[in-house]
Amino acid sequence: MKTANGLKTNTQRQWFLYSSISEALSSASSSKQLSKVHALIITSGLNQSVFFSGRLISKYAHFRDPLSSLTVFDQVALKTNVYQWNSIIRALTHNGLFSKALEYYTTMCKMKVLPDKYTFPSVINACAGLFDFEMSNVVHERAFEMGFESDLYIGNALIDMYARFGHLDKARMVFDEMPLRDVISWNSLISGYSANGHWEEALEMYHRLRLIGLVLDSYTISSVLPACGGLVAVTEGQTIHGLLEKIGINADVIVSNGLLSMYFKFDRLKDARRVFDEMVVTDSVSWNTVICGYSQLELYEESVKLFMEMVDKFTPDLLSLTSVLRACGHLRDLEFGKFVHDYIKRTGCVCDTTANNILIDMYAKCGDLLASREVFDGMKSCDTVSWNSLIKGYFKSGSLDEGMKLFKMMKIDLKPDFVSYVMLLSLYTQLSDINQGKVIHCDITKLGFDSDIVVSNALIGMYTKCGQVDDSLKVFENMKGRDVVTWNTIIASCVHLEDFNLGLKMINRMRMEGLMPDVATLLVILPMCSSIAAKLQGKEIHGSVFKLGFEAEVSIGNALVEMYSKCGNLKHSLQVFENMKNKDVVTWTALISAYGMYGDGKKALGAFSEMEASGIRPDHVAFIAIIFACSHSGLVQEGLKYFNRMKNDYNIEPRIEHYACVVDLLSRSKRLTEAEEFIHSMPLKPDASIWGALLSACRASGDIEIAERASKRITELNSYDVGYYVLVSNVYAALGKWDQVRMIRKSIKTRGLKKDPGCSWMEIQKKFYVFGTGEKFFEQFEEVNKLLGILSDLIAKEGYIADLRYVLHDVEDDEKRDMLCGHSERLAIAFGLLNTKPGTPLQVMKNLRVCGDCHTVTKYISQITQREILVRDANRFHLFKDGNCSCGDHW
DNA sequence: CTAGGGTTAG
Repeated sequence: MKTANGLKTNTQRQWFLYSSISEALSSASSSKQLSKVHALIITSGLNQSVFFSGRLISKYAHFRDPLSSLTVFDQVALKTNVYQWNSIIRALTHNGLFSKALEYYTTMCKMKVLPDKYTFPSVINACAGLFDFEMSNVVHERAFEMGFESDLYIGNALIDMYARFGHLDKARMVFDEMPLRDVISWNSLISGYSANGHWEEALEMYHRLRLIGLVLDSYTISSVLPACGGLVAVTEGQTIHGLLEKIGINADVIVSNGLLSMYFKFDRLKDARRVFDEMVVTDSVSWNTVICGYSQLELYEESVKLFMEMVDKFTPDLLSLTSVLRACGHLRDLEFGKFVHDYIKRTGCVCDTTANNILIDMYAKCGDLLASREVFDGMKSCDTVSWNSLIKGYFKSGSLDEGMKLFKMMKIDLKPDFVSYVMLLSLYTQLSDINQGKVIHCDITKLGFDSDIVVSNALIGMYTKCGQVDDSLKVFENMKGRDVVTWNTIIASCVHLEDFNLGLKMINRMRMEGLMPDVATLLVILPMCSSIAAKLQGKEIHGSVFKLGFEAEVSIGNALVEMYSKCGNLKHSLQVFENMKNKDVVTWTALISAYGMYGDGKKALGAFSEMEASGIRPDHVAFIAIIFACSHSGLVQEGLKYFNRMKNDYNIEPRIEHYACVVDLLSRSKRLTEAEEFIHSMPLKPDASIWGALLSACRASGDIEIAERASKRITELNSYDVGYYVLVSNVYAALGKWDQVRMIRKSIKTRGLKKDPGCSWMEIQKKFYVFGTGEKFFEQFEEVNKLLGILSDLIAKEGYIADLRYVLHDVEDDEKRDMLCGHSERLAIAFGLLNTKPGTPLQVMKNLRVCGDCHTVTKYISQITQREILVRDANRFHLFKDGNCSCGDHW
């Protein structure tokens, strides 16, 4: 400029000024620099220039300074130029000031400035941002009237707007009618479908786009990845992942974030982790996605660890904070949860409804309901999730009344949703409250929530738990769609009903409907095999565990250990145990129980010590198992030692089950007086299980006085468990007190209870044979009866005398002898002897305890037939061999 | 491109 002065004409000088200002405008890289240029424009008297003011407005908008944009616009006197209007409307829209943008558009129209094709995209964006349907219609019509219906940019904006409104049909219509489309048109539609959960359509459009051969960009990919995730389209997702390398957009943060999210939706931790580790640049979204993903996979500790790592690099935002809060809830880490909450408050971060809901849930899960309530009460607007979370918290902490009170309050504020009802059903399931459950079922039907799968699943579960399996089946059959949980629940119902045939049928139906069993399915089926000792089915399921890839699941391993041991195959059980890489307290408990059932108390004790040495803390179930094992091996001192250890070493308060185990331990070893003293010294009120344990032992040892006292106590307790009445009745029968027997039978009837009929069963060459007590209608009945007669004579010669106390009916002694011969386990054993080759070991299962007389008889039979006979009764295994039993008479 | 409450199993 120095040298130019004087040499140039005015016009030349003017041109020079224009071009240098123009250049300065272009190169300004901040709002501050821009305001300097702005000042220069004003001093040069060029602020009315249409050319500069428009560019200033846009440039200010670019630097997120819409106020300066407005200042420039307001200083422009000449407001008839559409370029100025377009600039300001675009500037406002760009900065999210949508209503202001629409205001300016309206003013523009009032001032009779005719919009052009550049006006509409911004105005449409503003309508989209405001969700202003009315205005959107007006604007769309106007653009159409002005003949812009085939404009690419307007079309793209319209697609985007309708997609945001969720009006995918309209978006699709605009798209279909466009004569010319670019990749943005496709992206807008695909992302619209994706964002609204129309995943199939999103993928379909993506495929069409691929066919056309238009070049994709990172936006296309980040729109289609959620669709793959949503559909769990693993192969598709991997193909797209592979494609990224080829088209060279694999380094894009947004794309990588999409991949991360997708792999987490596939539950593919390894793939997600690989994407994350290979990312050169990460942003807070990447970290949030990973933290959240770990949380969803229930890897909460990892999730918190990642959060800690993230904090070094990025300031955590609301999403990171809530993700880690969620983990705190699951980890029951109240302290850290509080710390994060404090951090949120300290940094002035404003929680939205979702974040507050997570806080409510976190505090509720940690049992701090006061804090939950405080968050709830401080919320400006609550939704159903807020209410549900709080109510669930009260239910879980046992404050049922408070929870119900809140539920009633909730109904005044807003409508409970299906989750609220699922929660109520779950509550009544736990309480086994069929009456309240039925009331809720009525409400559910009225409100139409019964069409929801989850609700139906909860209903099935509720009816099953309350023993109304018929109603479970009714709900089940009426369902239109069923998911894995439905099948798991209904199979569990069959197990509950002990209708194993129906259970197996259901498993087949599940297969027919094409549903793959999940871990929970196997966790339902395996115990079913355990309880009926279905060795072969159990083995088959063990095979499918590998096929389904569940072999690393600890819970599956635990169920297998139990299955093999309960099916009489201790060897396989131990094998599974040894092969398990990860063992938890349940695994060890299964092993201890297995040894206990086989009467190997020493090995059970060894296993318990090994468990402790491996650093696993026994829980109350482990103590039940070890005391049970001691009891069944006559290890009284050891049993008592462990009973004391649970409180002293592990601070576990003994429950009624533990006291029952100790009573069993003492009385099984004929220390009845001690057992009775123990009952009187216990801090809990003895229930039927306690007196029952004492009474069963009295029956075996014949202590009349204690038996009568225990019987009286049980009768007083008015238990609804039929087993105890039967026990009492059996004791009176053994004593010959038939009047009492009749009285007990009557009270069983008046209570509407039904006696569990005794039965035994065995598997011979893949077929199950079931024998009821005194049953006469089975094949080979004559032969079985004849064999039992021969055996009776043979064992009598060996010194056997029938123990008639085990006959529960008031009949003549001869008839009593016959009745003993009709005991189901004897029928099964005789049947087994007849139908297997000499020397073959027999295995018999029985649903109740083996009676004393059968126990003696089986010992004799094992000797004279030279057979190993393995009998599983309700409690344990008895291995009869050469006239002895493995239980050492501690049964 | 990232977030919340619910059902089965133990």
